[in-house]
Amino acid sequence: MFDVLYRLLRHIYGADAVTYVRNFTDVDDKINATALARKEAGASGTLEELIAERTEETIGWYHADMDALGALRPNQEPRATEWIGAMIAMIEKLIADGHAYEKEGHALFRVRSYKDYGALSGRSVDDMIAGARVEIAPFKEDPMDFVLWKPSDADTPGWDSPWGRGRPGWHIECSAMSYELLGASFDIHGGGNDLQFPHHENEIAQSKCAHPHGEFARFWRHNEMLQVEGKKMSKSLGNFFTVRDLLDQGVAGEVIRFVMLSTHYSKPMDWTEKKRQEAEQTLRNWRKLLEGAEASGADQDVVDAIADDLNTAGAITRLHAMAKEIAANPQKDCFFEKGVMLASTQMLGLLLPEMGEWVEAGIDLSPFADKLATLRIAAMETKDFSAVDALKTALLDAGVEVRMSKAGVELAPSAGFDAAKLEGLL
RNA sequence: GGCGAGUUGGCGGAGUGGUGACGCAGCGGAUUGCAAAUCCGUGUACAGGAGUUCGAUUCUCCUACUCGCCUCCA
Repeated sequence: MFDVLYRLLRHIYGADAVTYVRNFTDVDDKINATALARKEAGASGTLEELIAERTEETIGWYHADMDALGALRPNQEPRATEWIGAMIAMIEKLIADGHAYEKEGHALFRVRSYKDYGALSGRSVDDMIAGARVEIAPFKEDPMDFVLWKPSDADTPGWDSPWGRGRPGWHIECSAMSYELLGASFDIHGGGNDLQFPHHENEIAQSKCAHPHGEFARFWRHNEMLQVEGKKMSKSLGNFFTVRDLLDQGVAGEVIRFVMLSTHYSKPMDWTEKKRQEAEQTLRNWRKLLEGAEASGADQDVVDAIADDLNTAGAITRLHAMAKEIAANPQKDCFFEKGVMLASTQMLGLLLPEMGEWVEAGIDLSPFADKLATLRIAAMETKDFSAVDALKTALLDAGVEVRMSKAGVELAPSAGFDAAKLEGLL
C-alpha cells in the first residue's frame, strides 16, 4: 500500500520531489535475545557487534522480501542505534520543558502535559485509565505516562545518558529520526493500525512537545491487518506464515501484491487460496494480452482511482475494462491502448518486466502441442478420440490450458501448473 | 470494562442520498469431435431495528456479530 502511495506521489510530483523514509528498529528485545544467545553459544565479537550482525541479517531478509513484492526502496532507512544521540537530546529537551521527568533511571513522558493526547486514535486519557485492566508501574506519575528511556542490565545493550546507562524506549526513535531527517513538519506518516495507539499517539506527543512550532506529520494513514482464510494469523492457530513462506512455496511476489491491492488498505485483508488462484489467472491473462507492449502514459482513470485514497481495487476494475476493450479488438494490434494499460498496471507495481518470470512455464510446451495436434488429426479421420482425450486430460491435470480449434492446438500454463506432471506424456 | 474499525449478491470486492460497478463461479445460447478459450444473454446484494428525508445500501441513533488496540515487546 505505501509503495503504491510512493509511486503515485512520484508520478504526480516527480521522483525527486518525494522523500520516503522507513526506519529499522534495531533496539529490539528479539534481536538482543538472539545476539545474546549467540554470544553464550560461543560466537566471537562483542554483544554490540553480534547485534549489528543480527540486524544486518534481518534487514537483508526484509529487503529480499520487499524486492520480491516489487516495493521500491525508500530514500533513507535509518536505524535506531545510529541516532541515539538525537534521542537523548530530544529527551533532555522534553525534561527541560517540563514534558518529561526522570524517575529511578527511567525517563518518562508526562502525558498530561500534552493536551491533545489521544486525538489521533480518538481516545481520552481519562477513558483509558477508567478502562485500564493492568497494573501500573509504581514510578509513573500518571498511569498513561510512557517510557522514553530505560535502564539496561549487563546483558542488554546500553548507552550512557544523563539518566545512566540505558536504552531508548520504543517511541522516541521515530520522533528523533523524523526530526533529524525530515524536520519538525512533514507530510505523511504511515503504519499499521495496530500502531496507531499507543505508538503513533506517543510519537505525536513527543514531537509536538519538543518542537511546538512543528506540525509533525500532517496526514496519517493506517492500514488494516491481514487475515488468513477468515481468521487472524496466529502461531497458536497454526496459520501463521510470512511473505517469505509464500515465496518459498512458489507464490510469485507479483501475485501476493495483486491480492493485497485487490482490497482497500483500510479493510482487513483476507489471504485465501482462492484469491491467490484468481490473482494468478488475471495476471497471466494480462501479461499475455500485453505481450510486447511498451509502457507509455498511465490512464487517467487509474491514476484518479489511486489518488482517491488509494482505491487500488477501483484501479484494478478500470484495468479489467481496459483489458476487455483490447481483447474485443483482436484484429487490431492496439499498440497505443496496450501501452497505456501497461503503464497503468505499473503504477500499481504490477506487470513490471522484472517480476514476470513466474508466468514462464519453465518448460517448452510445444512438443506436447505437436503431439496433441498429430493425434487429433488422426482422430478426425478415425473418429476415435480416446487417445486425444487421454492426453488432453493429462495436460489439464498438470494445469495446462488446452485450446483446440480449426487453427490448431494451443497450450498455455494456467493456475496450478505443475511441470512434474508432464513427465512421460510424450 | 474502555476505545476504534468492519458487516454489500454463491464467493471476492468497489461505490453512491434517487437510472442494479467490476472480477470469479453459476445458468442459457453461439462455437467445438468433446472441451477449453472467446463472444452474446442472464442475477433486483447492501447484518437487524428505529429515525431524518419526497426517497437510504449511502446520513443519525440503538442492537447483534467479527476484528484490532488498551501490559511487556516492537
